[in-house]
Amino acid sequence: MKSGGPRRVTLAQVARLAGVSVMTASYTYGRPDRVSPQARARVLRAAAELDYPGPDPRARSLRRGSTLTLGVVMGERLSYAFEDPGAVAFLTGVADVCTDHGYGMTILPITDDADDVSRVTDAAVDGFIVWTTADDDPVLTSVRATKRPAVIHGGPSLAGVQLVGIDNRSAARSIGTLAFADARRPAVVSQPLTRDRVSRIERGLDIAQASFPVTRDRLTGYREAAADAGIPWGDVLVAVCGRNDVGEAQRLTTQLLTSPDRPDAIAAMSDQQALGVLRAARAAGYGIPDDLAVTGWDDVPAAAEHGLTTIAQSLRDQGMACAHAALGEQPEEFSTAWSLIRRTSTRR
Amino acid sequence: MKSGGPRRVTLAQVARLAGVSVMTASYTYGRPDRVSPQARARVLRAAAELDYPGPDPRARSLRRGSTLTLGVVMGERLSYAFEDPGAVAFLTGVADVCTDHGYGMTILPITDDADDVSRVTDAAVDGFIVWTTADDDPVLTSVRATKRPAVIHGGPSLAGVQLVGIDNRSAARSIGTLAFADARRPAVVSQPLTRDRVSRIERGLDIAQASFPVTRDRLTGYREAAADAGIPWGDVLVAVCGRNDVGEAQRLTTQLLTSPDRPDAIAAMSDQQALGVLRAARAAGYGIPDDLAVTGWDDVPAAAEHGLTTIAQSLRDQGMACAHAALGEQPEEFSTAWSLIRRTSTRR
DNA sequence: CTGTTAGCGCTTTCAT
DNA sequence: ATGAAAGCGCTAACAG
Repeated sequence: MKSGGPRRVTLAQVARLAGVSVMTASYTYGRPDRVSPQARARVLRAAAELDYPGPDPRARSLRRGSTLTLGVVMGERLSYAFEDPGAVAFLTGVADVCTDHGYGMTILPITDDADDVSRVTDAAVDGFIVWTTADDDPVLTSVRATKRPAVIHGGPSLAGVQLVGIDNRSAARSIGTLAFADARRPAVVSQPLTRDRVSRIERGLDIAQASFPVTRDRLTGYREAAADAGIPWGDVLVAVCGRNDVGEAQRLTTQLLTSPDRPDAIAAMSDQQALGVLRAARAAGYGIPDDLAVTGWDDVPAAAEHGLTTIAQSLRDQGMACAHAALGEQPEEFSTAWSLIRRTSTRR
Repeated sequence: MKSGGPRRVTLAQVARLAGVSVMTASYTYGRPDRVSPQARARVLRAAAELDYPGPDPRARSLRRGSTLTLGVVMGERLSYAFEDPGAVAFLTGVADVCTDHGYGMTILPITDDADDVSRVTDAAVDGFIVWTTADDDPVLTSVRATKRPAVIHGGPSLAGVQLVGIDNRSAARSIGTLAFADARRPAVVSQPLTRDRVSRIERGLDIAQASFPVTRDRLTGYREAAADAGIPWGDVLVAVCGRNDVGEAQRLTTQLLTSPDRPDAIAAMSDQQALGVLRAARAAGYGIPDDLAVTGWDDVPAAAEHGLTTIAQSLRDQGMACAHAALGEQPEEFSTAWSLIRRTSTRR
């Protein structure tokens, strides 16, 4: 970005032409009430004559000590984030609060390369909101190093940084119990375990290797639910998806359903994934829930349409809570609520 | 946003503690190659000791004259924008280019109240990208007043501001011809006409009253297509939706289909709307395309699934083109291409 | 209501 | 390789 063409017109020049002090000119823009109508008019006329573009926001933010902008750190390629209805709901919540406070919202895309650190450090924002990421994400360090207010959504939790999210383990155990009720061969369709996002199918997965805390907690909850149903974790098939979308889940589910010991219950980690599971099941001629019980997560509108048993949490509210926190407002005990929505895709 | 706690640590303090000049400290961060390893080490040690958060991006951007951020102006409540797959595709394109150039992307939500102007003026961004809006949107004036590079997507076209988009009139005429083929009572499901976004159903709509140029151009194209088919515009029912989504289109279509002279062909303005039309038609027991021909716009993935005849345009590419332009790169003759995708929802 | 002074924290010269 | 000076453009703080 080059500084376009002729030299920038400054407030000082406007003031000179208007025959007033710089402060009067400044007040004309920043605190119009502090200026007489005549002075104001002269300043505005001079500004028009000079084609003054208004006070430079960079200078302003330096002087004021605030940028009036919040930064949202999104891992993964942004394309994915926007395709994820959960992420979109979250962003909507953030945006609404920003709008109400006269703040802008800067999206900081993280690409897993070296300049992620500088991308965060250099961002002219007053505070950060970090969308769920992995324990070992270097961005977390950068964010904390800025000393600016920060909130993490989902996880990981980091000393000195506020965390907004639900108790994923409890919620997973709770919905897992429904998913695995009367099942012999339960399976899980999981979100990515690690930042490399490789997809694979595995039995008796080592949960500790998952570096996304949200995923880890949900797996743990599912394991507990399986145990409650008398099924050892070693017997549970886990299909790990590299992306959180319909297609990937459908693909892996198709594989699951054609394997010798095809599952009769699948707990997914998002409604998107669950929809993929349902598609695969339908294509394979499975009856829901008799042949296959399915559960989702998030309760997006499509979940109701498909009778999907799921966990309801308001990502939008969580986005709002994050924004409030990043704005330095003490949230009056923000409760991160979730609830179990029982529909027709499970046996109970 | 308050300046948190104790006084901010500055580069000068770091330099003093390290026993070097401010410039050496500055170089350590900005141009490490210009500094000896020893000096660098001492600066870094001092910085660590002082818990220096790194150079202040606000001061940096003032001095450098660039913020390394692009602003995207989105009309409507952001919630709507994110729910619109077209807008999301567009944003993805913008984001990808920003990322590649080490730029951030600031979303500037416009709410139609008085501070929209200041929201734009105050935005610390190097350039603006304006998502389709109405002729009379005051934001356009603000954007141009900043003198910073700007691009408008869709419309309106504004002297001195680059425009990226397709020829909506030609495209509409082209797909309208398919939609209205062999039809007796063609109708249009339209996007909003004006910024107040009222929805209504009207026959022989006065196209000139539409202040969204994109909508206006498409209506004009549909009128031409109707005329080509020998149907006067005065006979064409137009259902104007307040929002560009499935539900609204479904609701209005249901009304259309229960009216005495229910249409036998509907040209919509987005695939979202067309999906709503299809739902309403299905609910009313209409056969597609025999009882009702339907066309969409955008060619989102769902369009293919539903056999929807539609206009394909890459909103993502258009987002990329806008970003390039806003970054001041001369786009080597960006061609805004569209094509007609003929599927099974039309009679021809 | 208006003006003066004093920087915000950094980096671009241009020396050395 | 390092440093001194000079501001980027604006506004808080305090007079008048």
